[in-house]
Amino acid sequence: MIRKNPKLLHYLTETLIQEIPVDIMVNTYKAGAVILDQNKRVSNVYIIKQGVTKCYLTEDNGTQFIQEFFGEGELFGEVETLKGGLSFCCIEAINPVEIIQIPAKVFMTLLDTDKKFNRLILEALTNKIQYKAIRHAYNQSHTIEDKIQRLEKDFPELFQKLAKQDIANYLGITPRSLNRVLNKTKL
Amino acid sequence: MIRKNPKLLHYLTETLIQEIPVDIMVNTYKAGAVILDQNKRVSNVYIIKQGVTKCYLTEDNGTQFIQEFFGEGELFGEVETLKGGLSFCCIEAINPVEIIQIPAKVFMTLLDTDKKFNRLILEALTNKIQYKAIRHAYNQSHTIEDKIQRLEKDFPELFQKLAKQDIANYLGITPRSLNRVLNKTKL
DNA sequence: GCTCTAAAAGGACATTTGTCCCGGTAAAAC
DNA sequence: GTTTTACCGGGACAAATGTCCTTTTAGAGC
Repeated sequence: MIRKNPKLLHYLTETLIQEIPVDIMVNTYKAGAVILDQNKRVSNVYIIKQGVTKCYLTEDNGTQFIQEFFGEGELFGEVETLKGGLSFCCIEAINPVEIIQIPAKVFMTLLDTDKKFNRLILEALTNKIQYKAIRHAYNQSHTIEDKIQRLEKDFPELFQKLAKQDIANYLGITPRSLNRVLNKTKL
Repeated sequence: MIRKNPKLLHYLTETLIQEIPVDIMVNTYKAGAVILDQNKRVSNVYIIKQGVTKCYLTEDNGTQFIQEFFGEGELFGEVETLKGGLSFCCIEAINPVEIIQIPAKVFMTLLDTDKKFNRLILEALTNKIQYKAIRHAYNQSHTIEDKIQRLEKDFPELFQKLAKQDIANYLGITPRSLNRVLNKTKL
C-alpha cells in the first residue's frame, strides 16, 4: 500500500549527502502537485524524504490506475533513467512532500562507483518486482471484498488518509462498487 | 507476453562463459518440468538459453496467475537471490528448455566485479518493473475483449502455441469467459 | 480400429460489477 | 437566510464474468 525504504533514505541522508553535497538537492511540493508527469523526459532520480505520493498511470480510456503510494525512502525515476525512454507513470503529492533529487548522470555514476549504493538500488528494484507480482496475482484472483479487507488489515487508517476515489483507483474498481461492498461488509 | 533478453544471453554465452567456465552450467528440462517451485529456498540464478517457460503464482484459493512467459535470455531467481527469502513463483517448462544456471554466490560476485554484467542485470530488473506496471494497469481497466485483441496482436501464434487454460490464467479469467468472448469476436 | 484420457466447447443460471442518474447534505457565495 | 455548487451515497437496471455441468473433440497408447 504505502511503500517505504528506510535503509535507502538513511544511507542517502547519513552518508551520501555528506560526501557529495553538490548536485543532490531537496525540493518541497505541496499537496496535489505533480512531481513527475507521464510521457515526459526524465532527467532526475527522486527519493522521498517526507510525505506521501501516489504513483498512477492514465490509460487511453481515461481511467487512472494507481500503482502504489510512495512513502519515505521510496524512489522513482530510476527505471526511466536506467532504461532510457519517457516516463510511464505520474507521481503526484498527496500531502506536502520533501524530495531528494539526484541528476540522472550523478545517479549513474554512483551506481558505478559506490558498491553500497548499487546494492541498495538492486534491492529496491527487486522489491518492486516482488510486490508488483504478488499484488497483480492477488488482484486478479480475489473479489473486491477480499481486496478491501486485506487493505484495511495492512493499513487501518485507509479511509481516514485517502480519498475514496484514490482507493477505488488503487483497487482498479469504480467508487460505486467500493461503496456497495463496504455497505455489505458493515452489516 | 513472451519476454526475452537477447543482450543478456549474448553476453553470457559469448563473453562470460569463456572466462569463468567453472560453476556455470547448462541444464535441460522437458516440457512440463518444474524448474523452480514456489516457497522454496533458491540457490541459483537461471537464464533461459532456449525454449519457453511459464512463471506463475498459485493463490491460497487455488487459482494460478501467470506472471509472464519467459523466452530466450530471460532470467529468474535473481529477485530471491538478491532479497533473500523463499521463491514467490513457480517456473515450469512449456516445451523442452535449456537453462544456464549460476550459483547464487557466483551471481553476487559477478554483480560486484563485472560492471557490464551489473548493468545488464539492472536493465533486466527495470524492464520487469516497467512491463509489470503497464500490464497491471491495462488489465484492471480494460475488458476481456480488449485484452485478447491486444495479446493476439502482440503474439499472433498465441492459440497455436499455448493451451487455453494458460492463456486464461495469464489474463486472470476463466476458460469459459475466454471462449465466450472469442465466439463473440469471430461473429 | 478401439479405448481411454485430457482438453475444449458451450448451455443455463447466479453473481459481481459497471453505468446512469437522482436526491441529499454541507460548505461557499451572495 | 437563500441560493449555488460540488461532492457523496445509493437505487435501478444492464452488461460482464464466474460457476457448474454436459457434450464433443482430438490424440495417445494399445
